[in-house]
Amino acid sequence: MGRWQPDARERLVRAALELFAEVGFAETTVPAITARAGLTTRTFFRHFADKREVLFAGEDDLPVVITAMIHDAPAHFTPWQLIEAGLDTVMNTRFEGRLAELRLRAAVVATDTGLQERELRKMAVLADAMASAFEHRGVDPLTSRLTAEMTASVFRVAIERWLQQPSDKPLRQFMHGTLRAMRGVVDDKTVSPERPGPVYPPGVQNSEWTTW
Amino acid sequence: MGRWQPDARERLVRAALELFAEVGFAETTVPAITARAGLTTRTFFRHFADKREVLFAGEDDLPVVITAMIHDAPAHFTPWQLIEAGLDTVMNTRFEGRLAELRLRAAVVATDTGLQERELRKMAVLADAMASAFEHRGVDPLTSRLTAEMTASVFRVAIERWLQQPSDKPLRQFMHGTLRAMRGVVDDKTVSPERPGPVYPPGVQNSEWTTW
DNA sequence: GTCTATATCGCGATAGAC
DNA sequence: GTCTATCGCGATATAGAC
Repeated sequence: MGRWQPDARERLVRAALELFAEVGFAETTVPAITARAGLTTRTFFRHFADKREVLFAGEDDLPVVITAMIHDAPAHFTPWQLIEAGLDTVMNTRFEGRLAELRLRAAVVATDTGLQERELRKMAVLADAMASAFEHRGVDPLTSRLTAEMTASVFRVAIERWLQQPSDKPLRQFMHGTLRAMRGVVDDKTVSPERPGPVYPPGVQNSEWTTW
Repeated sequence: MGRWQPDARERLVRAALELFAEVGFAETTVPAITARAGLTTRTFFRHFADKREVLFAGEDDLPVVITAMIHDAPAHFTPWQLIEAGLDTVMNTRFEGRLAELRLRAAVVATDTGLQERELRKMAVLADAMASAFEHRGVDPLTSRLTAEMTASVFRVAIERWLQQPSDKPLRQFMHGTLRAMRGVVDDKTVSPERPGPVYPPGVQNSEWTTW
């Protein structure tokens, strides 16, 4: 035991979350957070690069974890097969069961564009990690990148729908539905059964129907 | 002519871009920008919400333009057909020919995470607009959202590759290649010709090969 | 820990356009 | 006159330097 409580970081996180919920993110000042945690302003910035980071303190290991997963997957998997197979595991081990907590967090993030931007960067970092991991498997750069981007999209959309649902169905269901729908988008017979014409109507590129 | 030069905003943009190029984005202070433009600091913030916005002043109409395009497309188009047909037009009218300018801008954005985050939000806003536009056409919300996200990904990746190429091939080629590759990801016979097993190996969901 | 720069914003005054 | 853009001053908070 030292002169200081050893759990400064946790106290800061807790104090910050409380204040964000009570008065809002923008209205919460860093001095207010540290006051509640019994620390100085300087200490806050020693633990977090900026005010937003308190909300992004955990989960920062997802890129590493997913990189390892991609690395360890059987060599014969195509990137997309790998994603379809692996997403479940990530969901189950990292998100399932945290519905209430994550709903609260999402509500805070929704109130501030700065937080939304940070959230977007988090996903972008994750996508970058996945793309690199695919490349290390010998997948060509373009396919690597696109698979990573699409995975990030599925991830984001599925979690969003999971959090927004009125009930509390498991994340797994949203993930599967989202994956299926994404396949459908490109197939696009799944989407529009009454599809009438050719896949790429000739002449349409010449902006016959565009507005500018 | 009034007491003030009427082109305050343009002068601010020009001064800011010059300084970003000369000393870097982070090192450029708002007072320095306004000094060069012959205005006060306060005036800067009346025109731009924050220092980053100077780099995002144009192109803010893309969401509106693309929304109109989706709205006006022939009713029988599926979302994905619509995207494949429409992307060309957007590229040709808004990006083609601006290679040097956009390369410079990308170089600045690459130096600062704040700018990168802003760029991500720009794409997110665009994706939101596209998703809404699809819904207005009667497309179900999930398909709308996923098509929008995938389009944003194609957009982002194609432009990135266009800017990074050593030569100056037209954006169109990168766009087509990227679209084709994205179809290939989900098909995934395009990606891995030597694909050996079933699309979804049984039992694999039980994390036999994952690392956590 | 302390000190400080600088981003950001609120408020009131002002100058000219219509 | 009313409206709009700018100015000038000042306050606060974030964030970084020392």
